Amino acid sequence: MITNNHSHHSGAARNGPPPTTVDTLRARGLKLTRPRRIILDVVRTTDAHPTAAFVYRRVRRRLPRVSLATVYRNLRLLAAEGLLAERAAADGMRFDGNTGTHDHFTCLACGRIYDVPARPQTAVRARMASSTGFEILDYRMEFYGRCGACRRRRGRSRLG
Amino acid sequence: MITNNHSHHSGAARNGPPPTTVDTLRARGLKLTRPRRIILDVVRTTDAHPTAAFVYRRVRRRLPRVSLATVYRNLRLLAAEGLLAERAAADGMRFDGNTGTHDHFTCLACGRIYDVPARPQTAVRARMASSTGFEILDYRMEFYGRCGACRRRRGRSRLG
DNA sequence: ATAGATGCAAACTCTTTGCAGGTCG
DNA sequence: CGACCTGCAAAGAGTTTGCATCTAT
Repeated sequence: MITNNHSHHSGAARNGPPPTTVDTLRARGLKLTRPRRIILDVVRTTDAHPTAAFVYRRVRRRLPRVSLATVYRNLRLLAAEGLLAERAAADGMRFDGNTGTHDHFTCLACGRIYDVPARPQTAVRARMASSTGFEILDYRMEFYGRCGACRRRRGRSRLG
Repeated sequence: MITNNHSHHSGAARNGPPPTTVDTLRARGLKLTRPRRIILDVVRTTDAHPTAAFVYRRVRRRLPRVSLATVYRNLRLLAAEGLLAERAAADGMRFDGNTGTHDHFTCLACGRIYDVPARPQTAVRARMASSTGFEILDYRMEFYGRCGACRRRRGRSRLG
């Protein structure tokens, strides 16, 4: 479900493998340090759009001396390099190892954000662009409601 | 573009006007004080999904002694009463006087969020619900890109 | 060797809260 | 009058930054 390479429509990959994570970083003079690699790995192997605090806790299991500042710095850097996506939520920024196009479902009871497969909406996009004068670079659907787990233990949700 | 009444599908409005803002508040033992009325008015007459700080500045023009705490308290309270909508953004919470269903366009260069008319996607919604087991309470499309103004003064945007 | 990265602690921004006094109905 | 609300100041939560030290290449 999670890809290891992010070619970013590089010109031609006729020969040899597509650029790896290391290549992407090296090309900009950035190093793939131990903390950085583990942080990226944690985000990519977590499904629930983790917060920085969550990533910190998980990384510390493998690298006990890591600092929260390093986690923040790397999450921001990796997002800037396009290796992961970031997104604002009520309780802070959340990160996503899935950089492909996809929609979201946010559970209003537990706050979890789920990925759902995206449906291309080319027509919608074109109509939007021409009627507003906006340059549309990306789009997605956002669903809000209650996930299966929260529906079962109904009663103690934030919802009326 | 902005409605003054928010009836919230009340049973029957056969006779007499639909509940006003004052009614909605009174029904819960809440008062419509001067700060509260002005805060609501500012959000409703602003198009750009203002932050709390923006609302504070605007309210202070009409009520110089108002405190930021009062602005925050009221924004939260009014959102809880359904009189306005709130939404997380990278620079903090943003508020919206338009509580009806509508889509959003976020300008990645200036951070402004624009409302765009919503398109009902009943089929999409039903399919989502049945294939995931999620209870869908609301949904919208989120577009990202550059607004007209930012396209013109190109170069100093946050975008590559 | 050296540009870049890390850990630590302090600083910053946004938001919430305790409390004494003021206000709406 | 009494419940609700306000201003002020202090506290909280999440995130960023300065700096000396360390490390990947």
